[in-house]
Amino acid sequence: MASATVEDYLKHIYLLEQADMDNPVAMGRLATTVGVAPGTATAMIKTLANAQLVNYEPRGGVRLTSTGQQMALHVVRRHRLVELLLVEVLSLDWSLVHHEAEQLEHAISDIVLEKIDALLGYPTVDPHGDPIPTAKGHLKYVQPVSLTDCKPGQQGRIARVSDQDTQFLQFAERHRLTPGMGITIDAYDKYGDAVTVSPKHCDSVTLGTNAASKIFVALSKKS
Amino acid sequence: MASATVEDYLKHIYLLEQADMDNPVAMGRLATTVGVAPGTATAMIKTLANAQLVNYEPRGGVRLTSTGQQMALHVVRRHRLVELLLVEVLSLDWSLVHHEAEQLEHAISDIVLEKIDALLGYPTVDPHGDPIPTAKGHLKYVQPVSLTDCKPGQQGRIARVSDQDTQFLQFAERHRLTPGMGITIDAYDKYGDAVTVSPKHCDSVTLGTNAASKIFVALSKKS
DNA sequence: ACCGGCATTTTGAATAGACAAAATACAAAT
DNA sequence: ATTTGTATTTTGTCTATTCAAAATGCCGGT
Repeated sequence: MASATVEDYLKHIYLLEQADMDNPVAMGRLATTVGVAPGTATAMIKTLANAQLVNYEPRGGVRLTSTGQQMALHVVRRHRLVELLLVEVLSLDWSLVHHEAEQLEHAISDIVLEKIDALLGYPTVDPHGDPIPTAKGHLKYVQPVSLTDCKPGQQGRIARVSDQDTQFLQFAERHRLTPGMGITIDAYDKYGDAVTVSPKHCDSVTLGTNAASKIFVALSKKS
Repeated sequence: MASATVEDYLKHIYLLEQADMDNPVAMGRLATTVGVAPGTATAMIKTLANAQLVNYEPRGGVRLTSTGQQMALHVVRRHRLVELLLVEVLSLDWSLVHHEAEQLEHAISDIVLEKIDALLGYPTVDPHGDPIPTAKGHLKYVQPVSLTDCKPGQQGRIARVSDQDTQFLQFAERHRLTPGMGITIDAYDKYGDAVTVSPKHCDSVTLGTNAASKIFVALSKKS
């Protein structure tokens, strides 16, 4: 019943809330991520507030209500399952799936969604390592550690690559920095603003902290 | 660039033209199949005519231009490939896929579409036996014979089940009247308005001519 | 206490698509 | 030739979504 537009707003509010420690989302930020003029966002937020999907204090930002969050999670679930389907079943390139899923996420019925879930074996993370909400809207929330928080010598597996820019993802892929890959942190040069890592059996790469902050790893126990 | 709405109109005009021997499509008919009020259809047709997608004579009905047909075929291709994907890969029930594909057909990019085509092995017909246009918009057009045009004793394979109503398709499935199935025409009672057929290895069924006219068969050479 | 700058909200207007109901045209029947 | 009935087109309105630009509110520095 919610239009694709409404679904989009909800999804982006959800993602922005997540990315900013559950703080209310500022209008400007929302407007640019949704891709509309600021006034448009304000208008839409008012109607969402009327529908009890968000809480809105003028000039104070937006927060999803629990109904709103439920709906947002449902969209996120569709998005991430579709991404995985595209990669695993249709062998679409990792760096392209986000864009494709943006459209498809609004066109998948529950029946089809559950079929996809089953086909993929009830996966818990999408191709970028982001967690997939369950049908009931539950989400195993494990925030892995960003590369910028690692110490030289530590080892782990890449858990998440948190950017949807095709160029960046292609870069990551080229250097084997994809979810699941085991890596070692070779060096972290705080003043040089750079981190050097070696993916298992591959050449090492040096990343600026900007890029490094988008890559999250699950560290191995020791060292 | 064409909205989902425009795509829908084009698709329906195409299908109606086909179903009525390339005669121009009447407004009323179009309006009801698209599911809008008559005036709405008229308005839309005017804008389509402006965009050179249809030829329109007031009170004379609509015809697709070749550009319009090209676009319509592209939508039909997406629709039918998606249907097949849903059945073959996601094991969705035959009787449900049409409805699901109605949404998805507008959300599939060319890249994804070609991946689907490849995954399915470049199929030529969808789960209902309808032909799938090629990427270039070509269509192998074989009109098989309707059950109502068969004579008792003839044999063949079901080529097409030409109705999208879930109830009807479930009925067809229950009696094994699905594309590919070999059948024998047992009896055709013109005055009783009924055809009796036996699917291979299954119980025979008697259909009213109304239902029978929706089922098409490819007859075997000899009688 | 005041001012400037920036984020936000308002305002006014546009577009796509839809409906209901009134007006009109045509074909068929008288 | 006139009537009648049905299909079609017009007309006036509505909703959802968007934009640009003007107005407003607020926060930090003086």
